[in-house]
Amino acid sequence: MPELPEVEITARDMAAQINQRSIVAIEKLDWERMVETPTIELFRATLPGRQIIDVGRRAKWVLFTLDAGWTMTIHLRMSGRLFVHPPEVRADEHTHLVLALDDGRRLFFHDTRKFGRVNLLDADGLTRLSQRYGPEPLSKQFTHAVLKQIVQQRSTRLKPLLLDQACIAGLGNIYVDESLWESRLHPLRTAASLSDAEIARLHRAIRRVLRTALDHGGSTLRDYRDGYGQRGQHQYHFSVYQRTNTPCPRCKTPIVRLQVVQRSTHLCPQCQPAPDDTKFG
DNA sequence: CATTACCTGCAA
DNA sequence: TTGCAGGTAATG
Repeated sequence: MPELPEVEITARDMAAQINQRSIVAIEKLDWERMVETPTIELFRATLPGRQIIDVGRRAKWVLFTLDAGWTMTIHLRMSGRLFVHPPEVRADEHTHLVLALDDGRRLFFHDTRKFGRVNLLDADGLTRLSQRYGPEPLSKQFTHAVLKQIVQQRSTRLKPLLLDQACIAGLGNIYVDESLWESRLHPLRTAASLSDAEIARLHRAIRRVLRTALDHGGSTLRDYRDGYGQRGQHQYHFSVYQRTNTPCPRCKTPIVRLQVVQRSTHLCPQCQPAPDDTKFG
């Protein structure tokens, strides 16, 4: 489910609801595999009593800045959702972590597919986490020059490069396809083959696509909900994603679907010409 | 680079 | 019943 826009909205919604609250207890934790670090014992022992100073995002991680130098990080993976509920709301069978707060409300981590992950990191751990990822595409550090550097370093094709969180943080299957359509670049183009003008187009497209998705509250295909349980609306504004056979918004050519690095990929064969070394459309 | 694994639910 | 899904890590 969630890529950068959805994770960003989730983090903002959490900040708006639980900043300055304290965690009084772990009320439910019935899928211990979700806790990556530290040990489950240390996780259970450290979390109660911690105050939530702020909630933010890095790459696709929601970061809960706690007191005493700790940061709780949650990755929603495919189906994770975070909610804050009043005391009377019961956790269902897909809610695998419930944190009781000092005002009686509870933080719910709901995750049907159980791919989600939680960590409790010290300052060092947080630094190491952040270093695993490339620049934030919506930050002012993500300039044309930075993208040029990234693109020219790699010999891979565009789609796998853009999906690689170590190159650029936060893009996933939806927003890669949308960004490539927006910039009129074929996903199988070799990264190093891009001209300056094409890099500029890609740079602007990535930022525009992510900003627009944020403005629409993210995309809900099936599972995504914001921190208040609401669906996103950006799925109604896709240009190519899951729009196979519908007309390209630019040129009316039917959108084509193919497989790139094992991921379903959507593009306009007219606007996004295939590179010479490909036999795909 | 491709394949498999991790999970559940849903649509074809 | 099969295949597919927004993510990622671990294998050949």
